[in-house]
Amino acid sequence: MSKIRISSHMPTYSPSEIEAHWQKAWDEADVFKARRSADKPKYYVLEMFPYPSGRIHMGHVRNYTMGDVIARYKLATGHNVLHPMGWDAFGMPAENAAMAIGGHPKTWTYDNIADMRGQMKPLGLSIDWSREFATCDPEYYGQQQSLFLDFLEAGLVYRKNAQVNWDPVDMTVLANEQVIDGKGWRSGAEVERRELTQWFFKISDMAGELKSALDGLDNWPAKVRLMQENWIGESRGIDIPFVRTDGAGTIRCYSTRPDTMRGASFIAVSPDHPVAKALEADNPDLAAFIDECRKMDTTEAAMEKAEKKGIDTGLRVKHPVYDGVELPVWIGNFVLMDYGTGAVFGCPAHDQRDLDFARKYGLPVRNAFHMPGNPVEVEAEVLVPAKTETVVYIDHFAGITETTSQHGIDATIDYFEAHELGVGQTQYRLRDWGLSRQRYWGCPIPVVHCDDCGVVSEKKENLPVELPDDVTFDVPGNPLDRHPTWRDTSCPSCGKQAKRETDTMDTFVDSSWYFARFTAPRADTPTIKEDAEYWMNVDQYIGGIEHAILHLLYSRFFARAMEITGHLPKSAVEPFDALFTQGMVTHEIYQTRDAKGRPVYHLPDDVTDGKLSDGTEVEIIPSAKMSKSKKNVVDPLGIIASYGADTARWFVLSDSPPERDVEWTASGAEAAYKHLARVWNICDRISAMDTDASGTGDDDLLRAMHKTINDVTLGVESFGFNAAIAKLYGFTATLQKSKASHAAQREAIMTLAQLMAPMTPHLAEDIWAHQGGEGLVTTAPWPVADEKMLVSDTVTLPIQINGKRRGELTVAADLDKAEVEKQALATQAVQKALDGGTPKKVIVVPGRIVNVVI
RNA sequence: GCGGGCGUGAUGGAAUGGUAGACAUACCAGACUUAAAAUCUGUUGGGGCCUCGCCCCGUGUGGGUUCGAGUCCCACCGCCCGCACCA
Repeated sequence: MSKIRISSHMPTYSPSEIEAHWQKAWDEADVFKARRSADKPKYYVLEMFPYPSGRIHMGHVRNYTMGDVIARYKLATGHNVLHPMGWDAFGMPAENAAMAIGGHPKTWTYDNIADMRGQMKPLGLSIDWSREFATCDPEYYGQQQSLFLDFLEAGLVYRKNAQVNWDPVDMTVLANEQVIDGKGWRSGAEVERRELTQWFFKISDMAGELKSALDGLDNWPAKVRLMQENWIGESRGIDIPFVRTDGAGTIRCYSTRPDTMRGASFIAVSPDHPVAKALEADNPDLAAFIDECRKMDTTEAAMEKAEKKGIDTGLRVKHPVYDGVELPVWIGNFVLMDYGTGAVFGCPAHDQRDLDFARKYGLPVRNAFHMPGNPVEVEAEVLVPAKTETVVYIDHFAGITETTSQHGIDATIDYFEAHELGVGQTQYRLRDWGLSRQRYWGCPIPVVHCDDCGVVSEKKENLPVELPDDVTFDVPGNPLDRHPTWRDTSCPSCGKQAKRETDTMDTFVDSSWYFARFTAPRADTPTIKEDAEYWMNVDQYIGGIEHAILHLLYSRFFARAMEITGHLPKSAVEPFDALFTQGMVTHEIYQTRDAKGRPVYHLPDDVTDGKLSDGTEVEIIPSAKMSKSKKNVVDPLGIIASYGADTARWFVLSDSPPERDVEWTASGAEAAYKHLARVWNICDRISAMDTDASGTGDDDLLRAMHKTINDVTLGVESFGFNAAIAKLYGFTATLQKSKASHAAQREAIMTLAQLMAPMTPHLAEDIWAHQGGEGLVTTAPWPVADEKMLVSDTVTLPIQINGKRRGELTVAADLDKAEVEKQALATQAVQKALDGGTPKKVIVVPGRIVNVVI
């Protein structure tokens, strides 16, 4: 191997040698092994674990580097750090690969894990690899099955019939997100609605708790808390039974706007409502309509476009407060059976959907209120003012007149409850979590179906219920369903022939408790009390905003369910103390067009100065998330090979705030490399100095150093990595130009190495070793800024005249305000501006600024 | 439609209500070199007087609060994200 030498006496910064060497040193010293001990506080830092696609990408590099900075910083500040890594290894891609290229999902997955581990290790992450696991390890999913059985016993899981999206070609249930324009995302087949018996987690029981507990998550982004709040969707309303005129009981309607009761002109029930189902048998018109509704696409996009349709059932109900008023009962295709009571009352004057419906079917429109001073009846446009706005109620039964809608609602609920006309109720949008998937590559649901005993839990001593290896994917559907021997078993209760449940669990289940498993990854129970109590909660969780709702909500549910079943302490029901959502890594897109004008994309490696190697100019499309289809990807392995892991780590942290997207640029990466080489060269220069060498400016250098310690520490603690790096650039420039003594410069470079160590650990170790540092920089205590070195004897205050900077004044730092004012007024700039007059006011902010108002 | 966020040089971005543009990129100039690369040094928001230091303007637009606003408040414009037949 030939090396380019910059000059005869100066060796080159060679990351490939340095990085391999120090990774080996860390391994040998076993410095990242998480240990429990009483003498130190613990710190658990976790990045969302990856799906083993087989290749790491820059997004991984950024995510894990951020976590690594925190982990290494906490290690240096005297914590027992838990920083684990694992694999979210079940899921469709493995089955799809098996179908497309043959082979077995298991082989594909474990090969990918081995590849990705191999790609990740060169990053030099401070991970305790002894705790690694994959969710497809039987040891893991067996414990998950054990949890499932405990949840079942505690009433946290149940089975029910549910409408699902069924792909007739792939023969599986699809999640709503997997249905695109009414077709299966993979097969392209028309998706059918089917009623299947499915397993559900009772997450809706905890809706109120999951919502109210969001208030305590102070260290979560407000945005994520808000998204969860909206998803849970709490609304306060009332359940009103409408009495049928035919004497056959009541129809209960849920409403959040009971104050608009005066405007009620019809009630509408869902096609799946018991009332509709009862009428269906004797009324062919209704039956036809209901049938049409059932065929309707259930996807959200289709629902949005669908026309609002209805049919009059002929039934009538009494208005609960206005005697003699009767309302017709319609079936409406827009009424959802599983929200509220499956029935609503329509108030066309104050609801757009109801107005559309009323206009279409000639139903009356009546105002319940109007705006103050503007008593106009609703015609073409609905009247829906904000609940905080004051409106004038017309003929309101509770006697209210001019007030806000919010007060109108509250007063109406009180009135209804007092007169026993209805019951105030809090309703949630959150539905139970359907976890059954008709797939092979997932965690088997550990129950058995017995003709005599029904659904029977598998015995815990028989866990794990392992996936059989001898399966094929040459025909669509779930191979477990047609497996000759795996499926047939004996009933754990009566011993008779029975069949295993062939559905597997949604992969979101796997990721809903892995963080708890990391505290005791080899235990033969899901968790171990002492370990969970010691390590939980995750002190800092880091991941993408795309998991803001489902993964985090499911994990919060699981933590509560695990607490109920005795697997987690009470203190861990909110498992993530702090959450950080990092931005994406983006890159420009390079595009040309083929003969037919279709876009052709080019890899960044193939483009130099906006041209391809043959000289063709490319069109540059602004930065977007790295994606294989647009070819705007940079392979981390390539970057590590040419510049080293430290450069990749330094760059992804330096250019943008961590919560925002960072644009990968070749020039930026090169600049990062050059800077690291510069630091290395400074170290080399200092090493070459005479150890007795004296110099000038020691105090200035050391003051700058302590300032940098302070700034970088604050930066790392507040996720201000980019700002911390800017300070490190500044200090490096100061050190480079310094003429200070060898002792001062050595102290400066060693401190610089320590401050850089969380970001560029290999380079930092190398400098530390060159300067004769004791042990590893990784385990050396974090430097502490000397307060005395942070304050200088004099300060330079800007002088403003009427808020505009007009000069400056250098004074002793401890000079009192009156004297500062006196000196400021004496400056030339102020004297000139005053022109012999006197100032109206002088504001002196000590250590900050002087403002003279004229 | 509802909810939230953002808007600063050519670019990515700094700035507890207190000197706007830190740091980096890019560009330009200089040193070194036969030359280039690398390295090092320096300039760069706009305009004006050009007396070489000072003056005016400048953080999407318009208003407000304040001694002082990129930062706080109101309205508008633009972009981004989440949710949405939710009664």
